[in-house]
Amino acid sequence: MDLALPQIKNLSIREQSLDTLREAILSGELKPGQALKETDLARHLGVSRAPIREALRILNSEGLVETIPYHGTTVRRLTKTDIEEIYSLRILLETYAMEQVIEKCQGADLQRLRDIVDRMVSAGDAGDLIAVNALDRDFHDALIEMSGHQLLHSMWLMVAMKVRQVMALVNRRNTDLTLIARKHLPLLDAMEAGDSAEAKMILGRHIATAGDLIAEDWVEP
Amino acid sequence: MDLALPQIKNLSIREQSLDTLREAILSGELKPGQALKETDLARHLGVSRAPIREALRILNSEGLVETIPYHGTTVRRLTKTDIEEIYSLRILLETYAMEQVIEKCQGADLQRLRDIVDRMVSAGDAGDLIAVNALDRDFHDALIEMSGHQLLHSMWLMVAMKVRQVMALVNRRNTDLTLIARKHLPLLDAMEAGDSAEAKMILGRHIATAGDLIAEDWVEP
DNA sequence: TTTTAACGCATTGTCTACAATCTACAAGCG
DNA sequence: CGCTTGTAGATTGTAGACAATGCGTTAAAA
Repeated sequence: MDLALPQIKNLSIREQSLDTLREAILSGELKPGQALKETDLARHLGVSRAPIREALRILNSEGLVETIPYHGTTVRRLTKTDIEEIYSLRILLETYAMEQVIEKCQGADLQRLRDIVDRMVSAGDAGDLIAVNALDRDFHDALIEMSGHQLLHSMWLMVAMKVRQVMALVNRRNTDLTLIARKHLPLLDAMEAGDSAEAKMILGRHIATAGDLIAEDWVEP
Repeated sequence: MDLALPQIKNLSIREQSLDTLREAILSGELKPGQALKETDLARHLGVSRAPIREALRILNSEGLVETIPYHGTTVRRLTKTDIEEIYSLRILLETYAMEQVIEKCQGADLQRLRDIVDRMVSAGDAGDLIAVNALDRDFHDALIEMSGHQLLHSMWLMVAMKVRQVMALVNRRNTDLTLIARKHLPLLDAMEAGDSAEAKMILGRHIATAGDLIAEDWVEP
């Protein structure tokens, strides 16, 4: 039985609804402030309200939606302060993860990160913006994973979700394609050199500038 | 109308169930690995399964329980690694919060913390272990709140919950009453002096030693 | 005109019944 | 005897109906 059949995943309606709604929020399809009426959602997805409600409770504790009793659930609004908090926490979590990675992977296992950056640079040169963004996410996700800190990872996922949402909502005029990719090179160098302080500095500034650019002209609806 | 009547809170059954279950888990009444059968919970609380299920979904995304589809929900087990992760993240979050507080409250608004520590010392001298623990929680909670970082606060709440659970599960032979309370004094001094590095060092060691003591002889059932 | 009370509508909250799925054990077949 | 397959019981997953609550509107009274 070495047949490599694809795993059949029997996801519950709740999970499917959850994934669908979460993706819609993170992609900006569902905009902050928008009302999420259980009946409507159930009808649109062709299911009953029960699994929808459970999905909404999960989204609520993930901080993506807000529920007022007997009034309704809405996509959580994002203030300028929220943006600043998201990015400051992202810096905190990622620099910590990187510190751990540097300690553990003494110049060795960083090949995984190197591969991602290489592909990112290629994609940047080719002008493939989507690929650059995907690989950028991969890079930071790999960084967290490599720390081997599960709780840190779960916390980071929450922040990363909000980052995705913010990126989707802002009028992306980011443009500088190859620049973003190549910015990761000195970071990797510092990591391989085991220079934790320098690496933290670079990563911190890297994320902070990205956050500042977005927070700068953030307009709340 | 300056009557200070207690707010009447009409909490939904879901919220009441959630609070009850969460409290039971954090207090150690519901032990790790224990099965949480929806029907049983519903019967015991005198409600239907629907609100119970929603509460369980929330507890799941808070990381307090684990659900296997069509199999059941159990209180999440805590490994030694979990303990270490919990305390390392606690250090990360609290030292960051403290750094922010030191920057903002230049020697001024630290009175709130000072009050808590004073009362903690008194309770310690009086041998009131319960009060010391409550005030210790107050202290660290106040520290986070004073950072004014809401996202940080919500993340910290998750970690703090797990800390509570761990503390409740371990065979507390902690004893050294007054010592715990007085340990906060040099921390406050450093904060008031604006010595961020020193304060971080003290707080870090403070939490780390507490965590090590527990992780040291953690036995998994 | 202003205030207040009552009502209707929309939405969420809860309950009950039924369907889908899992585990374990027993029956059938080589 | 060993393996596969079917069946039973328990538990979770879903659906639909009903109850509770909040808000806006309307109508009545001061």
